[in-house]
Amino acid sequence: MQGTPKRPRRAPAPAPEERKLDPERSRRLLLEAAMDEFSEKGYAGARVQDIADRAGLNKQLITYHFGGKEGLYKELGRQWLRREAAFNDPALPLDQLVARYLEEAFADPRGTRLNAWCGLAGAVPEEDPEDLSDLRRRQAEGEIAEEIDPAMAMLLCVSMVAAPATMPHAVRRFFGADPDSPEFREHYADQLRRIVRRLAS
Amino acid sequence: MQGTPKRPRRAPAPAPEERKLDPERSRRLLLEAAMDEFSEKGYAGARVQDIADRAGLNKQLITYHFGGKEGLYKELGRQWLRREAAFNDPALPLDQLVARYLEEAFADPRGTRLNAWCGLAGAVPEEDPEDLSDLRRRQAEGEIAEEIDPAMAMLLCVSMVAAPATMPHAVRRFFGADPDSPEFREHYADQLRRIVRRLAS
DNA sequence: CATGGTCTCATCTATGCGTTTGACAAGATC
DNA sequence: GATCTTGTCAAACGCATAGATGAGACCATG
Repeated sequence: MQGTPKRPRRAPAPAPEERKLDPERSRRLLLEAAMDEFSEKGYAGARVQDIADRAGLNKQLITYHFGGKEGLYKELGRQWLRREAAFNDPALPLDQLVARYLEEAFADPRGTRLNAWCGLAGAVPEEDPEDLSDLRRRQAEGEIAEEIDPAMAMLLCVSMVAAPATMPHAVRRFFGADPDSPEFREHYADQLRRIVRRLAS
Repeated sequence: MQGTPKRPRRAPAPAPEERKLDPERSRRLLLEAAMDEFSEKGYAGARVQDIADRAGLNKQLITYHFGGKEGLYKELGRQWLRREAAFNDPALPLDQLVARYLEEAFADPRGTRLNAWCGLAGAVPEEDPEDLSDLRRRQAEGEIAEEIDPAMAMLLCVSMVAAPATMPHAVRRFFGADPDSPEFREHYADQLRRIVRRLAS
């Protein structure tokens, strides 16, 4: 739909010295490239040819290593689940914890965006109900007001951390700033901390 | 094989009551169906055949009336812009205003979802920077704390109103409830009001 | 009954994914 | 060293599908 049907540029140079038979490296490159492509265009919009181009590899390798587009996608999902767990640091105040997640999302929004695509498409593998015990503890300790459902606090944090990556147009409209600019990021992080602090009693 | 003159079989007199030439009705049905399809699967995932099926019309009519898939999509966007403006009621307290938007989003999440698809795909037509003067007034009147950027308040409201429609998986994970159930909706509306009230000084 | 806007059917073209084929390179095995 | 196995590339093909097109039928109206 949007204008130029241009393909992503091929990965830099062939890097001749590194040019070996290295299935592990190929897998890695393909997963990286797939992350780029899928997070950018979603599953339906992604093109295996473009993924191969980004990786600088032959598209046939996608079939060879992952059994096709869908296999690659699912592998990404599996990887995401593996990495997602255990980032929470119970010792940190909630506002700082959220700020850290935000930093993460700014540094690499691909996971965030991929998740958003999945949610919209309704294609979420199946996840266990989130463990909210930590949030409940925080509530007991006064970081979250009694009147607020910890689930609501959680959703708020997740939504607001994701927003700059998933709703860049809204950011531009409301803030009149480039979502990628350092100034905006700093401002947003500061504001988000204030919001989170306001969840406290 | 030359020709049996091939008179297309006459339709077996189907439901003559509704059987008319009514371009306005066709347009309406197609736009309705397109809203369903696009909001459900996004632009790349949508299928013109499915739109036609939903509308109960011939898919060629999409080309005829709108010049194709993209034309239909853009028409939807135009319609959205037209309807979106002027829903704000300055007299209402902020929390109630947001609750009203939420009600709207619950009743028909298609606009919300369509917007989310657009944002992710980066295909946003072009929107003027939002008018935040009303929010600034609310800030001056104490509905929003001085330390909070009205743009941030706006983004929070929009995000949280949209969340149940755009992140149903997150809702299920965090709340352990069906995003479509009346119980959840009531609970969520209540919680959102509390959150918004906490933006006040 | 001639006309023009509306609609249908069959077809066309492009694209995307996957597969096949055939060649080659590097290790491993004998 | 000969041979086998695995990883990689390139080009081409098959095949389904999606979106668009063309020719003509239908219908209302003047």
